[in-house]
Amino acid sequence: MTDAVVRFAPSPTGYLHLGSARTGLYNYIYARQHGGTLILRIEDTDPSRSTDEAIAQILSSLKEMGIDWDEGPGVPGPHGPYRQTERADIYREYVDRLLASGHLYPCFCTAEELEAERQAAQAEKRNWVYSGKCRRLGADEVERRRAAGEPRTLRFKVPPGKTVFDDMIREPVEVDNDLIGDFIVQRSDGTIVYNLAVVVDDVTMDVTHVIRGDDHISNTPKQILIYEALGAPVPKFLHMPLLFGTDRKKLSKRHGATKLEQLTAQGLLVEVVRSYLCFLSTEFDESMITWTLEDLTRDFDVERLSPSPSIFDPDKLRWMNGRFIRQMGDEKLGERLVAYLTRVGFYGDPAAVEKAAAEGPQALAAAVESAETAHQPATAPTAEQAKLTKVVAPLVREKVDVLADFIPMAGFFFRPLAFTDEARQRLAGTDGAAATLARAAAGLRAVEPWSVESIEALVRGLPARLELKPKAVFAALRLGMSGQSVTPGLFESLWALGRDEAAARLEQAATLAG
RNA sequence: GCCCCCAUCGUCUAGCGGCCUAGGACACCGGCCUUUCAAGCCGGCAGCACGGAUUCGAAUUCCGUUGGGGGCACCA
Repeated sequence: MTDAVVRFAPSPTGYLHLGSARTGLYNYIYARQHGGTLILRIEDTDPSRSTDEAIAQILSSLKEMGIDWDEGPGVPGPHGPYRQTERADIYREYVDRLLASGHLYPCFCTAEELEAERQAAQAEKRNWVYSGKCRRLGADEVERRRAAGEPRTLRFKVPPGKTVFDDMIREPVEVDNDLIGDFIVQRSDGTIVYNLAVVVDDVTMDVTHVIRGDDHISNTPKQILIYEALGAPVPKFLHMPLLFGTDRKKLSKRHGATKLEQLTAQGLLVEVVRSYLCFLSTEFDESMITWTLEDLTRDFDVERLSPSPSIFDPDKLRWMNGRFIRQMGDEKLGERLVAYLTRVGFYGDPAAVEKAAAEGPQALAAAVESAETAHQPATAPTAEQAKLTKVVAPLVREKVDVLADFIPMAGFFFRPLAFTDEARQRLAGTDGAAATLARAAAGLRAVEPWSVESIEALVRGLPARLELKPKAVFAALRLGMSGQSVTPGLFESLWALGRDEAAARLEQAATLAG
């Protein structure tokens, strides 16, 4: 099959929600896998809730994930335009067609009347469907009320019977048409209602496969009825499970992150988020963590998605990210760290960002987000900072899950030595700290060559010489070098600091300990 | 209230009538390794929502129930 046409149709009422991102991804994968076409359509029929800024944001999120489209904003094609607000003429034409074929009828019921009907149904604990009152209006009465200028909507005549449709990952769904009730397709102000707009769009865009969230399942019968009224072929449907938080509620801000940018601000890598989103609701093994977009389009089968809800598990994402980082090359990791640290403002004020990061990646991401919405430019690293980051990168690879973990772990490389009260106490409580620090500093000043190996030899010889336990020596040096008790490897860290800096720090700490 | 979807460890899942005293992964717990913290390796805890039915045999099929979710708009 080479003629699959799929579409991704976000509504630009805000940023791209992770759930939508996933829908976009699956559409992309499906299109690429089947040599088909991906159309990006903007569902902005509600202009009051849609903004150009939101559109721009959504496009940029998609691009960040590597998703591109064959037709849509910025990519003209035979099925344009791609914003619903620009398609009013097309809708009008189809409304006329349906009107002419007798599938639509005018309804003069007011919102108040309908509300009253609804209330009555509610009171009797009946399911409410529109009574079809106006469907039975005589032609002359319709003409009279129309001439009198009464506002009217257009309703779709739902035929009797059942509507059945298949789903690529679910059991077939069957709905009794009586339960649907004649629904409005055109508002009294002449604008078109969603269900009609989608179908007209999908029909005119030759869409063959509709991949969307399962919250659309209950709309589907209505839409199928419209396809049938239009005499258009019904596409295949795939309703994917919704993305939930750990409390089994739709993923929302309470769960921490709802958009890609928040995740990346925490130091998650886009490609890992992408894999996670894909493999959630499927079985995967570790080797798939590093799958590229190309791998996904070749080997990922959208149809093996499980239909049950997907719960977003931040722990698993972190773990995947850690695995990914561990297999990255030095250079790659260094580059990603530089880019990330730049974004979070680390190079402008390391100490401040370190402080923010101390509360965890989420808090840091929140700070980053507010800085970004305020359009504060990030400070680029100096050549020295960039170089240092790349030198330190390999030292932290085994110890970080997300890039943000770099900051509390290795921030000390980038600013003057500082001690918290706790660190001071710890240093004071370490046996022979002053002697260890002084001795090590002197040793470092003289050791040749300046290499990890010779530093290791020097340090390892210290416990015997000072008649101290190895643990005490290591603890004193670690603390003296960084002010922290958790750091990357000691020898490597001393080496990365450089001879003068390392020795100077230990000397400074020695006076403190003494 | 009505309609629809979903249902295996806390979470993501394997399983598609016998290979299941239900397998893997995250998380959690313990051990090993070790200069800290991790990583890595090894081990452990933990599940077929419930009740009927079909069958020689059911996690797997059918029917109920329960639970969770979604929808019932002149929202998308």
